[in-house]
Amino acid sequence: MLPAGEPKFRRRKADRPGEIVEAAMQVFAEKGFAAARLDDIAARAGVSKGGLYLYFDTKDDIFRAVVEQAIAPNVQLARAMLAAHPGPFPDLIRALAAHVGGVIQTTSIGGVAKMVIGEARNFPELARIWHDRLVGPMLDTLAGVIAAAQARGEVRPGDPRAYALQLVAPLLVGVIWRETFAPVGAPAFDLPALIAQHVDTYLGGIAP
Amino acid sequence: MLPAGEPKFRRRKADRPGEIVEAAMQVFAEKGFAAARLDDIAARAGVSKGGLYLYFDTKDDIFRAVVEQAIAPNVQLARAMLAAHPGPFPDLIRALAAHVGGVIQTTSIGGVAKMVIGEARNFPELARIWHDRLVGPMLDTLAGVIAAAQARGEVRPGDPRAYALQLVAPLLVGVIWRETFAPVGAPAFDLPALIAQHVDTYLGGIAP
DNA sequence: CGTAAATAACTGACCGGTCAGTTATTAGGA
DNA sequence: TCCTAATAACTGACCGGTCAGTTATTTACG
Repeated sequence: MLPAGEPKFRRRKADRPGEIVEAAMQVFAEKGFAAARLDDIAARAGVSKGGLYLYFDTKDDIFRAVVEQAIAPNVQLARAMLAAHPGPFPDLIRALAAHVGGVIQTTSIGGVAKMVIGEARNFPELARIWHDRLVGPMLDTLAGVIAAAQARGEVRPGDPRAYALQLVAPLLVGVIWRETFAPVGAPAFDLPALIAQHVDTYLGGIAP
Repeated sequence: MLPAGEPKFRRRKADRPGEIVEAAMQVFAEKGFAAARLDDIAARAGVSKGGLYLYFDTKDDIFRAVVEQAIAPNVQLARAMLAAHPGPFPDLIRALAAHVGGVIQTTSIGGVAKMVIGEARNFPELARIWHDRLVGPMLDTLAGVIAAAQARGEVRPGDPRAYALQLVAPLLVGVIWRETFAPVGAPAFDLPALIAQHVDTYLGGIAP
């Protein structure tokens, strides 16, 4: 039983937090907060359970870090897109839909969203972070864009916040479907096709 | 220490299961499946924990009973409505929206739905039941109605299932919002107003 | 070497499920 | 009608397993 060449572990203080958060995001997205075991997270991150506590104080703390990491880049991107786009309203919506459609299909943000929805009641602070940092600003920005379009006569009268929610809802439900019902044998939706059709009818219905 | 007038408990074999399921529905809707303690359910049902096991074998079993009880009546109603309604497509959609809006606001079905979404990965059978008995048939029926309307030239071409999902999505997201973000201080949506506006734009967008 | 990073064995609280005993209720005999 | 025996609904203390968090110890590395 000689430990021979390979050392038992490496000291990599700088890289650990990121690796742990990445592993935790996967496990949380799979199991939800309560059912995620710290042993699982540690194993997937290539660390012992005790090692987690060198970088985070509690399980909640890890959850917070995951949400922050999952949130920040995407909020940034969508915000920038809405702010930068100059064209007429339909073009803006189509560009946004294309971007969001890509994000939805390439990241595990769907699983994280499902996790937030599912655990909101037991961990209200998580719902608060998710809302204050992601959903709230996004909806406000979108509502602002819609209100501006209304002022220019490009969109019919009505509550801009509600219009914003109407736009986003089918995407969210599509993701929920994929995460919830498709795994148990329900027929899947073709997300890009669904989005395309939705944008068409949405723009048709919202025009004056 | 005389036990005097009030007896310690009553024997009410007939009423217990219903009371337990009702209590369990509340606790599950509040906490989700995993976080719901049998002690809580028992206390709310006015029974001891052991008493639960006189009527149900496992926690899963109670969950199943709750889902069945929450599902059956509503599926029945919505199905009947779709089958019975003769009028033109827009009228049918408006009637359906009004009905569903009422159900959403008077029952705890929203909480149960959130629970199913949140726990689907850890308890796939629940997602299966929810889909096979409620969501699936509902979506199929709706898609059938839409396809029929397309055949009559009342609805523009496109995937009927996707159109059905587009119709339902804002309602679902509205409920999720109410259950998830409103409790942590997010501005609430006026559900009836949201539904009304959505039906208008939906019908406008889906017309040929 | 010294010390900080990392491990692995450990603790204690919690919770689903069990079961021996308790109590309300019913049935039957005087 | 009253009393007693039999029954089954119900209770609550308990057990075993799980898991978040702690700590004593080992190991890598400047």
